Amino acid sequence: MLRLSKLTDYAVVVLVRLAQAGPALPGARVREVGMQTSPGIAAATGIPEPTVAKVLKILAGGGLVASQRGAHGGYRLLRPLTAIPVSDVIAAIDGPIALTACVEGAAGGCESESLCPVRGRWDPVNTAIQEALGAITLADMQAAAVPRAFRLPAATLQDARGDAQPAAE
Amino acid sequence: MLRLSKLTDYAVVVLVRLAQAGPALPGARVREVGMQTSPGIAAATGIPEPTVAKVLKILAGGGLVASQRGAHGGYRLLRPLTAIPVSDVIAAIDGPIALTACVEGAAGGCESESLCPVRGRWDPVNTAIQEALGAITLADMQAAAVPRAFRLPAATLQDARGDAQPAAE
DNA sequence: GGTAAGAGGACCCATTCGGTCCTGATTGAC
DNA sequence: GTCAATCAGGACCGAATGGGTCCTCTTACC
Repeated sequence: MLRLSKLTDYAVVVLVRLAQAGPALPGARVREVGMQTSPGIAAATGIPEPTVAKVLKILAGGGLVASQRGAHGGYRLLRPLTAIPVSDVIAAIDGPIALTACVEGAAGGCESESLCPVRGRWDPVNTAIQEALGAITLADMQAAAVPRAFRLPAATLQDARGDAQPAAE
Repeated sequence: MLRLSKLTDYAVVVLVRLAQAGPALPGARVREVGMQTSPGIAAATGIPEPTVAKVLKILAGGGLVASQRGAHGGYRLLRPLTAIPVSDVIAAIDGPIALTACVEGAAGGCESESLCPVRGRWDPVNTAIQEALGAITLADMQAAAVPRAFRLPAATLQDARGDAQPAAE
C-alpha cells in the first residue's frame, strides 16, 4: 500500500485550516490572533471533533502548533505553511518515516539478517522518499488547491489515479 | 509510518534470490534454468516457507515471475532485476501506490470533500514518491548491497533514521 | 497408471489503526 | 471568589488489514 494513516491526512487539513484562520479576524479581541478551537476547526473541515482534538494534540506534541489552555484558548500555528514540509507532518503523526523493519531502528528486528541479501538496501529508497516529501510544503499543497467546481468528479478520480497502474488491483 | 508491508520486503528478498539462482546451475537437468522452488528459496533466505510461497504466488499474479507446476516445477524471473523498479514490486504486493483515501480511487471516499481544503492535493506528493520508487530497480538494491561486516550497527541506524527528527517519538 | 513434488486457493488468527469517551487542569469572564 | 470554557492526558472499543497456516489440485517422473 505505502499508505499513510488517515490521521496524517487530517493533520494536513487541520493545519491548512489553521493557517486560513488569518491573523486579522474581526472579532479577535479576546482570542489571540490566528487561534482556533477544536470544535471550530471540526465544524469548518467536517472532521469529527474528537479526531480533530486528537490530531491537534499530536501536532502540539510535535511542535507544529501551540496550544493555549483555558477559556478563549485554542491552537495556533507555530510556523507558516511554507516552512512546514509534508515530511514533518508525517513524522509528527506517524513517527519517523521508515519503509521496512530493516530501517525503522529496530535493533536486530530482522531475524534473518545473516541471510537477507538486501539488508539495509531500503535505505536509499527511504532517503529518496524523504527527500521527495521534504521538498513539498503545506503551502504547495494549499496553493495547488482549486475550487471544487473546477474538478469534475470523474476527472478527479482519473487524475488522482494517474499513472498508478489501474489494472493492478 | 509510511510503512510498506513485510510481504513487500520479502518479495524483494525473494526476487533478488531468484536472480542469484543463476542460469547455469550444475544440476539443472530436469529443472529449468533459473528455476527455484519455494522451499529452496525459503531455506536460502530464512523466510518461512509458506510465506515465500505466498509471496511468489502474488508475484506470479503480478507478472513478475513465472510458475511451473508439477514435479520439478518452481518459479523463475520473467525480467532481469535491472528491469524491475521497486514501485512494480510494491504495486504487485500492496496494490497501486496511494498515500491517502483521496487518491486511492475511492469513489466519494472523502465524506467531507466539500469542505476539505486540500482535496486531491496529495497527488503531487504521490507522484513524487512514485517517481522516486520507479527510479530505483532491484538491481540497484542488489548492487548497493555490501557485506555485513562493512556496516557498523550503530552507523546503520543513524544512517537509516537520518533527518527524520529523532526527537519526534 | 501410480506416486510424488509443487503450485493454487481458501481460511483463520493476531496485530495495528481509527475513533470515541472520560476525567483533570488551566485560564478568563462575571 | 465562583463559574464556564477549553485543552491535556489517558484508557477503551471496534474494525480492518496483514501475516501465517492448511488443504486441494495439477503436473511430471517412474
